[in-house]
Amino acid sequence: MKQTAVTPVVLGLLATRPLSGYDIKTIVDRSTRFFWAASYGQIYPELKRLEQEGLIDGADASNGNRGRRVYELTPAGHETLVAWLTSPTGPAVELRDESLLRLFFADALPREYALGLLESRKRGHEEFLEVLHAIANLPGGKDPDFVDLVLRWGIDFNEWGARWCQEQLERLQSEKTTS
Amino acid sequence: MKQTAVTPVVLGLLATRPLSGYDIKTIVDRSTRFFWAASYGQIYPELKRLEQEGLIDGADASNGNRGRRVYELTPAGHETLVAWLTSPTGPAVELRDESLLRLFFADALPREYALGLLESRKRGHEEFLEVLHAIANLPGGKDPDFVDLVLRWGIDFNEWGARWCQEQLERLQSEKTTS
DNA sequence: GCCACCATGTAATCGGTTACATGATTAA
DNA sequence: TTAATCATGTAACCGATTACATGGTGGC
Repeated sequence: MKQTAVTPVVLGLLATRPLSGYDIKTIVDRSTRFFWAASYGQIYPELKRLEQEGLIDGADASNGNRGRRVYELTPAGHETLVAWLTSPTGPAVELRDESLLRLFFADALPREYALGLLESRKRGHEEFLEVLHAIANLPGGKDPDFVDLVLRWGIDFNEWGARWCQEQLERLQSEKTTS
Repeated sequence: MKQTAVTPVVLGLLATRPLSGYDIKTIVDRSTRFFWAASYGQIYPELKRLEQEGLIDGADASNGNRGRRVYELTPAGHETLVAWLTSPTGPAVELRDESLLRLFFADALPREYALGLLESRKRGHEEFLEVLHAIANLPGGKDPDFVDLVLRWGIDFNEWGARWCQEQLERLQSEKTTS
């Protein structure tokens, strides 16, 4: 069976309740987007493909003249999801971190500016933290345990990241004055 | 001036010493690849482009019949690098984390398996840690401060990540027994 | 003589994002 | 009536990876 990047997202989201393509996009933009994005250009073709393969089942849910098609997971789809969830995993974390790349080359800069890069990385973490806190404080029922876990991860990671930057900033500054 | 994903890598690496395309690929695979990869298909065309723009300067360094061309940074190239380093930065960290995506959907699994995902994430961090420690213990002179800083980040991040998984594992297990 | 490594380069492919087209419904 | 949101869909574009082609050099 063919797997693209959105396959698990679609199957995973449909595991809890039936959704339309639009719904999926909306939910992704409010949740997984931070570590796994998805665009309409992937979602709609994928829904058709998965339906053809019998992993999801579409039903018309039009509202008057506005078309709407909601999909739900078939037993085969649920199996595929579980198989993916428990399949051997590749490298855990894959990141593409421009701020880290800048730091990596920061020796080319006067010390002051280089330390400035560390400071702005710290700020980046803090800003991200605000966004995540806003999401965490959103009204609505309590999230399932593991959805909540991932949000926690985001918050904890950014708190750790900001702290780390601060510590390194202090270390690099004290080293300079000591030498 | 046109910027691609490898532009800063090429300029940044050439800032310290002249290198060939092959050298750049080798260094990237041993360093930035963890957060910023680059392939030959990007590097060689980019070297030509940057030379045409006058940001780098190529010189023949053939060894007998084996061709080899090394590039060095021009003053204009150095300026461009510094400009990039100090330009306003977008979102700090961008990650694509499959293991996090699995966790996000782990509520679809029996508790035991879901916790297994957390454990394997922990293992992923530990394995990554070993790789990074091996790199840190490589012979060779001390790295420049900020190159060292980024390596430290990798180590600290994975240590934090493994610890976090362990803590959450304990929390989720105790919650289960308490309820 | 063979294998590992040095070294350059490109064509084909693939996957994803962007941008657009289209139109209905609802609340201000 | 107008703006925001709901809703589906695709074509064009872009950028990166993969895979291949080609060949020299050095050590065993």
